[in-house]
Amino acid sequence: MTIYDISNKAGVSIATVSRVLNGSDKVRPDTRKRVLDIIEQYDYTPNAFARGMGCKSLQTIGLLCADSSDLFLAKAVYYIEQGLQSNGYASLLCCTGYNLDTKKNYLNMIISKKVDAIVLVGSHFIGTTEEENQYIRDASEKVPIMLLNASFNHPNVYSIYCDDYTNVFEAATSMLDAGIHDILYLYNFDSYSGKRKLNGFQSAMQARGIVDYEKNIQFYEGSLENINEIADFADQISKETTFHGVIACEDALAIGCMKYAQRAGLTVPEDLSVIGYNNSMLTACCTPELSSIDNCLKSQAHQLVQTLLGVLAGEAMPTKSVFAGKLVKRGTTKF
Amino acid sequence: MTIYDISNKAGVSIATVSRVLNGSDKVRPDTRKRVLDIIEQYDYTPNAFARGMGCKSLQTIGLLCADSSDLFLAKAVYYIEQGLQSNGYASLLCCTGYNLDTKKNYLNMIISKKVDAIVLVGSHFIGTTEEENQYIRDASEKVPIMLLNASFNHPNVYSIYCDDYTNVFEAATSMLDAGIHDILYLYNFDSYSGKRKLNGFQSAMQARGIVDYEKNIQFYEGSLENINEIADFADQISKETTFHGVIACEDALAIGCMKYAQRAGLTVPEDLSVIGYNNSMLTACCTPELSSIDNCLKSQAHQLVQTLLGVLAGEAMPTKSVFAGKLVKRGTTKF
DNA sequence: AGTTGCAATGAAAGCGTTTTCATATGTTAT
DNA sequence: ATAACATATGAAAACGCTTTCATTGCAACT
Repeated sequence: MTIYDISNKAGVSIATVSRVLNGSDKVRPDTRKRVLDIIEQYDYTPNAFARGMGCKSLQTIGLLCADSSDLFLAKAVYYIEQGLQSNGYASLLCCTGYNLDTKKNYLNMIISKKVDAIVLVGSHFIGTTEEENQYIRDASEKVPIMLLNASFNHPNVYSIYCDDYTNVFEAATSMLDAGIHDILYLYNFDSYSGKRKLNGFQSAMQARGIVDYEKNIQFYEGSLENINEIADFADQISKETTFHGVIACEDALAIGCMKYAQRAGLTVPEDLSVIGYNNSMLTACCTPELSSIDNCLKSQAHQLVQTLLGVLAGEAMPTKSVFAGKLVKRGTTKF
Repeated sequence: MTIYDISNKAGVSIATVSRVLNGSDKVRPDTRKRVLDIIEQYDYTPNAFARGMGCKSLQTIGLLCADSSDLFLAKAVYYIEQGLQSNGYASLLCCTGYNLDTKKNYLNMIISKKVDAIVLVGSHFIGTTEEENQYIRDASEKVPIMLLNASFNHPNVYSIYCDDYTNVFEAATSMLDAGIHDILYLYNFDSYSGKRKLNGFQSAMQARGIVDYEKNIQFYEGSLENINEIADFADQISKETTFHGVIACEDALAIGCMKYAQRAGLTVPEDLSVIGYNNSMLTACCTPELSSIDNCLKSQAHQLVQTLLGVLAGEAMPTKSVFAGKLVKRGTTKF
């Protein structure tokens, strides 16, 4: 069933059918109705590829996300998709995984689909891998690039992110102020924001003249899904070093540490203060509730959509939108 | 940059370029190299739409998911996408939301993109809304439909699901056996599997001759993100009825009930037994750890991919694959 | 009645591929 | 050297739309 079939049955030309399909102004109401009836009757849907060939814009945004099963990324994708949808843009969501080649392939594929822009959600390696940087630069030649939770200096690239550095810096400083000097810093990814967070921690420690903090910076490479495994990991660390505070760059890591504390008979926050990151729903799942740094994902997503719409409308938009996060204090901290 | 440009620069015809692109057997090695070099040099990517017009199959599967930010659905999508990808199929993921019209539009759109099959993940209303049933039937005329976690009788529709009815029936029976007769059943969605779960609960109660259980079946309509709100809800219920057991059709709901218990000074599982559903990572986030019904999502996803590959290969495949779930007993139950 | 102008419609080109079929080229057998 | 054949390549049609430009039909003017 093609546009020709419809035009035959309706006794009009394909141009008219096309006009009806695209809601063109200039079609007589009775003609329009006749065509629509046939379309309805035969349950005709225009071929998206053929359509794609003719149109300049398909009102589609490419959404690249490393892993949609990640709590944080999934929410980000959700917010962005909703925002775009309510502004008439469809999203083409691709989950790239963390492999660079896969990512590059998806990027090319998505560009070849004539998307009006590309949104990178959790593009973890930006700023850390020259290879990835190059992909971004190449892609930005063809289409505007929006980065969520990362920053990159390049024409046609717009960054929306949270000041992770300051967030962690302040959280660590608060902990230090509370007299807790042996802080375990737990992270799980060498991403752009991951680096910023880590730097925040290091700066805070240095600012207080603490020198031997490096041994307390630990990398967890397992899955965030398995809280007990994280607890095991924390347990192992505790055998080599002591800590009375934890700052984790993901809520799940923080909760894993709480689980370790519980197993070890430690009380939170009396014996161990814990701060997570992302302020996700997990904060409410544990007891006491987890203090966590809120990076205002929702606002970021909203800003991203607004910026994107502006860019597409040809307006000059800020190339960087930086949000200040904040520590949401709950039961796992006593300061 | 089109295939013509490449063919010119390489001094060959577009047919040859096309053959190179598609890894055809019959191209002389030196010609192939020459073309590939030009392609590399100009960073050419074939236009996906044009390609779509020529090909019969694009090795693409449409993946429809109501809400990718839902923990359960996100994982389902992830597993399926990985499975398909490793078998050479790309996924076109669309998040439809829970609105029927949006869903129908996406369905049509996705079909017009010549997908080889459609996978519906969390198609909540199947079997509950005649309108949705009709979409499925219509779509199945054009392309095979795979359902995850739902069942539907129709040619060209393949269902993979878990026996939710029995799962809940047995969980409730265990609880009754343990002497807990006042069980609160908490659910949040009138989906296919939601109905089956509910039926399981009702049957279990009836089987034991308990008559006044209907008042203990409660519908929570808020977001699963907000544990404290769920706790408030449970608190409110507790003022109108008493319960010493909870069976929830989502882990988050169960954890909300635990939070309520904690607030009310009740001990879990001594004063209140709690069973969740999905056996998600949330089960490890609370104390004690949550007993939960595992609906073996991963196996379901795997089976779905295998069935799909079979169907696409023209083999006869089972139209229904039913998995038996199981109650994973942890700290919130003492039986 | 003749002219003008506009609204509705149609004819046809173009979009960038894939694919079929014909042709040129090279290789082997006679 | 020639015939026969396989192999590599090219020309052109096809895919199903959108869009431009030309044309038709009709109403409102003069």
